[in-house]
Amino acid sequence: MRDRPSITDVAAHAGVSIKTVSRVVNAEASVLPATRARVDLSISELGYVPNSSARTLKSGVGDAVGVVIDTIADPFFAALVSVIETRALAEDMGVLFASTGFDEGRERDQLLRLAGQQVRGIILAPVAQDHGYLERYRASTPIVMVDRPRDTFDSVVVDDIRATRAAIDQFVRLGHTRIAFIGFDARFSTTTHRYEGYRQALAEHGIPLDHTLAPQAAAEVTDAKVATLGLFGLASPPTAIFAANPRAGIGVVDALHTTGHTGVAVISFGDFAFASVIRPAVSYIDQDPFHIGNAAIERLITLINEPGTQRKRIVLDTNLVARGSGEIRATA
Amino acid sequence: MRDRPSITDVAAHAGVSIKTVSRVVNAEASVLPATRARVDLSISELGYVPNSSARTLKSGVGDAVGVVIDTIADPFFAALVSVIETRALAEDMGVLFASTGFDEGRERDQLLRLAGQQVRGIILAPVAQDHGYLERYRASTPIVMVDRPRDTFDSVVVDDIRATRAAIDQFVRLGHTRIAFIGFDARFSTTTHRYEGYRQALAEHGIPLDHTLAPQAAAEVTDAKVATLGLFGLASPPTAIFAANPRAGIGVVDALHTTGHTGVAVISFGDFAFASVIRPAVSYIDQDPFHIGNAAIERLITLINEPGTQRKRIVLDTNLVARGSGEIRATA
DNA sequence: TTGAAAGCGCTACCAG
DNA sequence: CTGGTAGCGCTTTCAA
Repeated sequence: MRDRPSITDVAAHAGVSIKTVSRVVNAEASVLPATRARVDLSISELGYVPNSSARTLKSGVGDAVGVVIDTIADPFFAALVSVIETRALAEDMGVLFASTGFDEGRERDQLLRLAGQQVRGIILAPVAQDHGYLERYRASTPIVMVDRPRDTFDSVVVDDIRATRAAIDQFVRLGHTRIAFIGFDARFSTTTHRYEGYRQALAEHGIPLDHTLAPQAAAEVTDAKVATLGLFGLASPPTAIFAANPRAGIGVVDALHTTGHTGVAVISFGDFAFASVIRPAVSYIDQDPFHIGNAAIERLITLINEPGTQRKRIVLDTNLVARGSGEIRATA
Repeated sequence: MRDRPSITDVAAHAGVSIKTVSRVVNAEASVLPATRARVDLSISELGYVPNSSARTLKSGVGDAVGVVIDTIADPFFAALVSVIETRALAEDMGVLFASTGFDEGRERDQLLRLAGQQVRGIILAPVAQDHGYLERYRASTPIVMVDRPRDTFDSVVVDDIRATRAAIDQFVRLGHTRIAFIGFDARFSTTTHRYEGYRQALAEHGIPLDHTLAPQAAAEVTDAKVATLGLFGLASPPTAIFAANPRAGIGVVDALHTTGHTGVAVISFGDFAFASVIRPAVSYIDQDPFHIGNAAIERLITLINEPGTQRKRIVLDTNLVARGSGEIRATA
């Protein structure tokens, strides 16, 4: 016997044909209980594990789903991958994980590699706008976009504009007029949509847009911190800050605590570790990765099992979770 | 042409044999530049992507590494997977990700599934003590244990006992004698080792062990918080707390801030989000997941490329990072 | 430098 | 209920 036993070894050991072993392994009917028992015994004695490459090659369908995201170091995506894996496992599929690092070329390489690995489907947090090169594979490999929608694909997203408007509305209701927006990053439609929500809400309330309150390129922790610190050098600093993503939220709160400006109202888009511990606890827009991940993998499984299903954009609801920091009234 | 072009389609399109296409795809020498160019053109025109199943089946070696961890929702493991993926990609390998959920049965299923998927090697944060069932696969699929060592396998770990002793030593040097240990979990050798370091350090300094200061089963955020709160119901509460993992650290700090005991000294094993933002910032033992992940994937690649390499346990250094909370003197 | 043919382990098809 | 055989797409061996 070779390194790893093959179906042939098992068949020889059990004294049956390979086809019978195949039937047992795939739990097909029409195998005598006695035969089945004998085969099962041989399988466990030899430690046989089916060769997934051979199976995939022959059948044309793989046994894994691909998940392509910005970076797994982001807790949002970590949670997303976690639920996807759990659900995939229940369908007897593994997870091939790949990150884009926000790079379109790398995104492309990763997607094509996954296609070559015959994944059953792909969940993608897209970077590029256009994925025309995937057209050839879509028929056999359904794709669900998460976090950022793409028109010609199924997607699972939250309504960024609406959620942000609700947050800004709350600030205005509490008397704030100097409201900052931290975390803008032109590369992502999520933050541009959130900025659009910010803009709309201000316009609706007749508050003029002040560009000094919405610094660019502040989507990462350190940038957001620096940007926030900069706000307090302004002639009239903000009394409320909207953080457009959790990393920006961390930077904003860090800056406020470092400088003692803990009376400034804060709402963060997305929860982050410790947001509930700090005082005041940080209010946030609940963009639950478990919820999103679940919807995405369910959708993908549907597309796998029922090809040709009508394309769909799934928009999940968000709540504004009050924990203190977002409920601070304007003072002056 | 079928759904996806195969090497045969490319060969026909370019007017060469499949072997020549294979040579081009695998960047083998001895192909005329003109021939190579023609084949490359056909490949891009047809959108050919090599079928990884066929390649794996024929060659017997896969094109992915497996990573098996407790849960990707743990930021430590998320960072670990992140570096592993980056390095694997440089070797033209993908990452098959699987979680154990701390369950031995699931660990086993996942490992056998990965074996069936012909991964080139596996990085595993082990749950079970014994992995005898893997013996058959070890020859062809090297395995590197991370975080928790296993004697018969290569492993990459930190010296838990020594690192913890250093932390407790610092507490004693600052005058503390009532030192609590939060985050014990008998299931993991890491926390039992850390507890052992705690025990040793106290013994060395002649401080009697007080079991009420080391509550059991407090390795998760909420448990740790509850356990910490419980400490302040004691006749003589602790003046210093050692948190045995980052999640315990979050729970401890949450409890201290909730109750206003911010004068209690704290050192956490492992950094966590916001540990630097809270006041006082939390001192921690630097168990850098990037460092560990790097060492693990480098080791795995060595084992893949040079089978039969002598088994090795790699112990990484840790630093005690002073940020304030660990440097608080005993008051009474 | 290029090609023809065998065969990896498995499943699908068709017989018995 | 069970078995033989073809062939998935590719790499490997041997020839030309």
